[in-house]
Amino acid sequence: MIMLLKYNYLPNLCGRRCGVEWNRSLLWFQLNVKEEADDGDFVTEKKGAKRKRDSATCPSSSSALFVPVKKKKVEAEDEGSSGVEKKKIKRESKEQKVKKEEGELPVTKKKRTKEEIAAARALKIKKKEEEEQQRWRWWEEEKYEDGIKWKFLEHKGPYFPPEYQPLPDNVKFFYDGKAVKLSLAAEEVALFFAQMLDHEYTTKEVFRNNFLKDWRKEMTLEERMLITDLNKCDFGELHAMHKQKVEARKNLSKEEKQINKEANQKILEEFGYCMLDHHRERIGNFKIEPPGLFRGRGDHPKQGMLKKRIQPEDVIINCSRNSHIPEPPTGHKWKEVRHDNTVTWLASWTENVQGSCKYVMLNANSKLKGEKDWEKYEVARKLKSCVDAIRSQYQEDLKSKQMGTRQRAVALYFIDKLALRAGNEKEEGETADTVGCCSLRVEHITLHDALDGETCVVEFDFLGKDCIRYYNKVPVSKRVFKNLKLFMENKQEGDDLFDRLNTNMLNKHLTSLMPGLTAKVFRTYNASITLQQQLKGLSNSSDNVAEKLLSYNRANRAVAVLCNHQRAPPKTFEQSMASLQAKIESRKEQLELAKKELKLAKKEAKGSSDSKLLVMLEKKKKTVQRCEEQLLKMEVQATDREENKQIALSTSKLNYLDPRISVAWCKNMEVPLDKVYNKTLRDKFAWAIDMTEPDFVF
DNA sequence: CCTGATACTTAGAATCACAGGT
DNA sequence: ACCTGTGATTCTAAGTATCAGG
Repeated sequence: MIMLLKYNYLPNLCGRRCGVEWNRSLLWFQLNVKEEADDGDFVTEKKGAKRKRDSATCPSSSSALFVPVKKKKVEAEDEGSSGVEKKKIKRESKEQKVKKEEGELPVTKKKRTKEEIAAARALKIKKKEEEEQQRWRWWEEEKYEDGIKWKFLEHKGPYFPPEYQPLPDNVKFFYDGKAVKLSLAAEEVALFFAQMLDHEYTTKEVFRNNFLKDWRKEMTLEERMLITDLNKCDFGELHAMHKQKVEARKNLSKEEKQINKEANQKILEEFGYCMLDHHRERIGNFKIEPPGLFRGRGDHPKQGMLKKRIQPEDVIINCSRNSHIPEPPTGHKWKEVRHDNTVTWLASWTENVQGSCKYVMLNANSKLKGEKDWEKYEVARKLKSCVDAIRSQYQEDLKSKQMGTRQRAVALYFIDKLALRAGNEKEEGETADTVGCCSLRVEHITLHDALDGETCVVEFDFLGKDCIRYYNKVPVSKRVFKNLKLFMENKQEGDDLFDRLNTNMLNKHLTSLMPGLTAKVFRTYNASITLQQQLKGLSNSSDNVAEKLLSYNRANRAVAVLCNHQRAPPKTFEQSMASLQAKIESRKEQLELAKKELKLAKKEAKGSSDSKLLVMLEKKKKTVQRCEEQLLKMEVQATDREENKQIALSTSKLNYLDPRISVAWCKNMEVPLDKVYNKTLRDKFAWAIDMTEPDFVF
């Protein structure tokens, strides 16, 4: 399942400017740090003049970051009400249109649905407005004292998945050709496997072995005696039944689907929210994870193991002492009820496969998550003000007499320049073999004195988080190169590259340089600053919206490439690309035709004052124009999609890019925000949308 | 120091729902 | 009106970071 990466980017679109350098390192940094030819000393060029310093956007102390912004609320409300006016006018004109059509169309069925649509739309808008009014503007409030996450917390506890429903009698499991009626527990686990039969997982040796081992634990003594070989198991009927069920669910009538939807809505209403300090907040994962087979990523040694059903007896509840304590399901008890307001979770349990803790926490649009997110970006912005000093320091440290210090300096260089993750050590054999910066081993890099016309090239090839391959060839400074050679001396495959360094030491050092600074802050900082720079370089206020959005996506893409955010190319990619291309072709033909007609109309109208001809001419002109616009839009879309084939933009958008950069860009470029942020994102970043002025600088 | 526990963020895949084309 | 491809949402694994306690 390792995905190979190739960044062969498309040529420019229609000869248009395309300034993105698709290089997963920070080019500007290379420009700013020069290496002296012989002894490898470093000089950092002054670039203070370039950087805007703004006391309002670069707060000096973290306590100043969370000053309530009372004044803005008034402004925002004004804006809000005018927005409402506009919407009302829009709605009225729509209603008029509907009425007009009523007169023309005698068919009664059609107009009713149209009315219904209009009504539904109106309802949606109304709901939106209400939601906006209900929103907790926590960013205008004082922060709590350190470590206190809430003062009041009340909830209904997690939602448990439905109990297992035994197989109907006509669906049988066969072992060695003979039908075997399994005990309930064994049957449930058998079904987990049967449901996954179409998946590649079930063909893997490790998966199958782990599964059989855990399955047998669930069996009765007799079953265990009988079933010893997975290859003799025939899950065919169970598999067929499952597929049938999926199909049936898909083919439910509209009404039945509606009923299901309403039932889910009811569950959401009851369990999906909590009260936190007088505000109703959405919970992110209120459903207990159902039992199933563990699906690790990559070559996970535990893939296929049974993930057991969680009982209330396994769950710890966290809530206010004086709140209504959630009721466990009838006949059950909670493992524990505690009242710890220094943590943000509402419930937790220990998962049996890895022995790790799972938590029920709030949604991303909640105060608790939002505040933390805001803080994260403020720390990253603070790094901006001292990153030059930190860079000179680690360049200096490359020369240190202490091996540990040198290793730290090189690691930091990678983390900064290549946006690598910190790389905590992991327990061997418990997880897939993946690494980050500090856990790199000698086999993960290859040193080339010269490669492709460049000197001192480091070739990286390793599996990172989620077993995503990181492959990159990076020219580095001589000093770094020499150090790497030194670190690799007398080591063999399997040895740590940085044997005197771990993430703990690295972070301790970083925190001493700047409060709150850890390795991951560099990723946030470099991602956000790259977006800002790319947006500045790529977008043009005279472009149309489609072109501006392409620029935005390209800036976003530069960040995704830097952070190595990948996705599997969509299964339908080639097909959908071809169909888009076909559409473009047909639109081109249309355009040609329209152009011809326009020429003809011009000829006819020449010298004539016949108003009919002139009107016709105008019409033809408009057709040509419209065709051209549509064609351009499609071509832009095609380019965008092709470039995005295996790059995931969403992860950086959601986790690394300071939303205020995007909000300010939208305001400056007059691009509607919803072209860039969907509803979820707008919800999550409500704080940024509310507080950001067009002049915001990261 | 080191180690395991704890709490929280970040991540891609799977699944769902709905917009836009026919 | 219906179908389907796509973007949104859900799911949960896999990271980072810190801390208590030996």
